Amino acid sequence: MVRWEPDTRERLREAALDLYTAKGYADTTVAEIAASVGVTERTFFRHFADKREVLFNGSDVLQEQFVDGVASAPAGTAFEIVMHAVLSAVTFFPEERRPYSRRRQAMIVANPELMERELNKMAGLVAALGAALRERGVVEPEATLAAESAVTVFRLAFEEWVAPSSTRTLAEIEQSLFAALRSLAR
Amino acid sequence: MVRWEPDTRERLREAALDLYTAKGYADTTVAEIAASVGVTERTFFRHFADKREVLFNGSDVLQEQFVDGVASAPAGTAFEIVMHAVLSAVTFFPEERRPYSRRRQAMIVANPELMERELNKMAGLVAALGAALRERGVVEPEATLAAESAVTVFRLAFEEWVAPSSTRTLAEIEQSLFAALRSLAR
DNA sequence: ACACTGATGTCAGTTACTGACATTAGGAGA
DNA sequence: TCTCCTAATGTCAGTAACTGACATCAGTGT
Repeated sequence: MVRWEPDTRERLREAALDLYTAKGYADTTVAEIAASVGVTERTFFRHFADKREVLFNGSDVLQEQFVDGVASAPAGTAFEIVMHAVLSAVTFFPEERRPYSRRRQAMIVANPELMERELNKMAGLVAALGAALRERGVVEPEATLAAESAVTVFRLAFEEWVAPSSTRTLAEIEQSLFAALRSLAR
Repeated sequence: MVRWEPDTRERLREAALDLYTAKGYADTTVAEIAASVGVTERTFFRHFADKREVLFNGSDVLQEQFVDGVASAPAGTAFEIVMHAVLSAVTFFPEERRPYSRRRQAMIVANPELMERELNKMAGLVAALGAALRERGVVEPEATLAAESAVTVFRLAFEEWVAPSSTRTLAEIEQSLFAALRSLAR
C-alpha cells in the first residue's frame, strides 16, 4: 500500500502555476516545472502540448457545460438559448474557486502569449456553441452571431468576476451584461 | 544611381507568404525566408517580433481606420457609431486585394499558431475601438459591448468575404450581419 | 510464466528567438 | 574633404521550447 499521490498531470499543473507566480512566466522553464515534481521535461510535453497549455486544462470541460446548456435549454430564440447555456455554466465557477481564478487570470493578462491562448480557447467555445445551436435548428448567421455574443458576455463577465474589487456573483454580472447587450442594438 | 529595391521589410513579408504557401508554414524556417531575400535571420527578427508577425503587418493601419471611423461618425448611439466605423473601414479592403486576402487567410486558418495571432489582433481592435468610444462619451459596459460586437461583425464579414465562393462586397456582408445582430436580441 | 499496455526516461536534434558587439554606408556639418 | 553620427545589417554564441526514436519498467490480464 503506497501513499496516495495525485496525477502527474495534476501535480505539473499546480507546480506550473506556483512557479509562474513565483518567478514569472517567462523566467520559468519547462525543465524547472518538470524537475519540481520529479519528472523529466519530456513527460511534461506528453501531458501538455506546450508551455502555455498547462494553464488551460478545464477549458474542454467548460465547453461541454456550454454545449449541455444549449441542449437542455427550453424552446426559445437563439438568444434565449445561449443565455440559458451561459447562465447554466456558472456552476463551473463556484465562489470558492474565485481566488484560484484570480491568480490564474492575473498570470494570463500579464503575458501576451497566454492571452493569445485564452482567446483561442474562447474561439473554441464559440465554435462548440455555434455547432450546438445548429444542432437545435438555428440557422446562419444567427447561430454564429448568438454564439459569439454569448461567449463575449461570458468572457467580460468572467473578467469582472475576477477583478480585485468585484463582489457580485458571476451570474449577476452575466445577466446585467446580457441586458445591456439587448438594449444596445435598439 | 542604384536600381530601385523595395524595403527589406516588404521583401521579407512577400517572401514569407510565398514560402509559407509553397512549403507550408511549419516547414518554412525563418532562416530560409531571410536567405531568400539575401539577409540574415537576425535581420528578420529586427523587422518582425516573431515568425507569425510577418503576416500581420497592416493591422495597426486597420486599427487607425477604425478609430478614425469612430471619431468621424455623426452623433448617434454606440451601435450606430461602431457601424459607421466598421463600414468606413471597408476602404482598407479594395476588391483588387481580395486575392491576396484569400491567400493570406487560407494560410492563417490552416495554422492554429497563426489563428491565435489573428485573434490577438482582433482583440487589439476591440480595445482601440472601445477607447475611441469612451473618448466620445460612451460609458461602460456599452462601450466595450459595442466594440466587441462591431469587431465580431467585421471578422465574420471578412471571413465570408474571403471565402472561395463569395461575390458580395465586404460592405454588403457587414450590413446584413449588423441587421441580423440587431434582430437577434429582439 | 508471458505478452501487452501505458507511462516514463534518455538522448540527440531542430529551430525560434535574444543579447552583445562589430561593420558598413550614407548624410550632415566643420 | 574629413569627420562624426546614425540606421541598418552582419556575426556569433547562447537559451529554451519542442520533437522523434528508442529503451525501460511496472502493472494487468491470461
